Amino acid sequence: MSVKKHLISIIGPTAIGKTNLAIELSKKFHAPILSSDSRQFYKEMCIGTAVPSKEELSAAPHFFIQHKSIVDRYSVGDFEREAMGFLKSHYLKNDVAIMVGGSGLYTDAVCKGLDKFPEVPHEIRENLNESLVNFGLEKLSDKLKELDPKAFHQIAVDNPVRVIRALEVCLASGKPYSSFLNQPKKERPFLVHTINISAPREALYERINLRVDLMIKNGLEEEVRGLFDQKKLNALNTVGYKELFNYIEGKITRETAIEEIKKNSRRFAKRQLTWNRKNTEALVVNYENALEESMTYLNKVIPTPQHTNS
RNA sequence: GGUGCCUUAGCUCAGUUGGUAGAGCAAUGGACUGAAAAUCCAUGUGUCCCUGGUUCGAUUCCUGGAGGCACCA
Repeated sequence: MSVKKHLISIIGPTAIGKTNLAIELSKKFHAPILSSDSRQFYKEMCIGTAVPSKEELSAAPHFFIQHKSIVDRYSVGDFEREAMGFLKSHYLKNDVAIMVGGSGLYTDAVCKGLDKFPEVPHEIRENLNESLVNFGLEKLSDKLKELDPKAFHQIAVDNPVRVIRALEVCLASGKPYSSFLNQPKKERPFLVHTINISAPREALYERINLRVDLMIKNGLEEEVRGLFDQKKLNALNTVGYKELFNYIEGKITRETAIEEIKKNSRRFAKRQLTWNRKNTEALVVNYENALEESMTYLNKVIPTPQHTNS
């Protein structure tokens, strides 16, 4: 009989306390923590992405944190492959792992799997981005209508990123983008137990504001100044960085930049909430009582005695 | 205390020659398959400060009051 493997997936909006819960659960289950946070991958970004502190990192084994550089090209597909590789070897000797992160797409990539897409040479996307600037979105969506009418009707054609993605797959593969979707569902060799941390909107926004003030106090501006020359990189198109770039360029005041960071963090949190709301299988726990509520649930679904002490 | 101006959406304000109102920002809902902290879509009923009057009808005009601002004492 095969022993069941478990992945505890912690989700929730930014600043709600995911890192803390992950570390507590890591201690209980002696399980490693995988980050599924699309900005904490980058070693150059620390303060603005709220990576776990030195103390937090040493309190539990962390993976997929600051293992990439902002100059690397890193995609959800890469992450899915790497994370699955990690889990495969981890589960050889262990039963439980923890994943935590604010990027819903990245979390889902591991929990559910993405369809397999062909590799797209980077020049194709560069060319499409140039076309967008030179000829406008309408030209591109016309092209998509021609190459993949199905995708044209399915995706939001007023969203340049979605249109370009669909087009680049068409151009690279010679087949419609939509033909790669809805492949047979991937089997995962583990059970996923999702915990969704939740808080009243007001409390969440209060926490966001406090965190932003703390980041500023901890020297976010210096970190951003050090990255100014690389501000064109995708990884730096990030809340906390883009606003301070504008301040450094003299477009807005420092005070305005800080307000903008708070506002954009709120909007980001809202998008996360929208994404997470779709996950109806998740256990929703209150942010003030997250560990207790999680353990009550996890003790039922993860029956092994592996976590008896400490 | 006197005079003048102001009071309309969470905020800043516009407007209705009298027929119960609309912008910007904020906010809210949604989408999302290798850019995802990205990108994109949608959403505006609010005692028009209170009171009485004129009027078929007042947020709009008039009386009185309250609060704010400015100037004069």
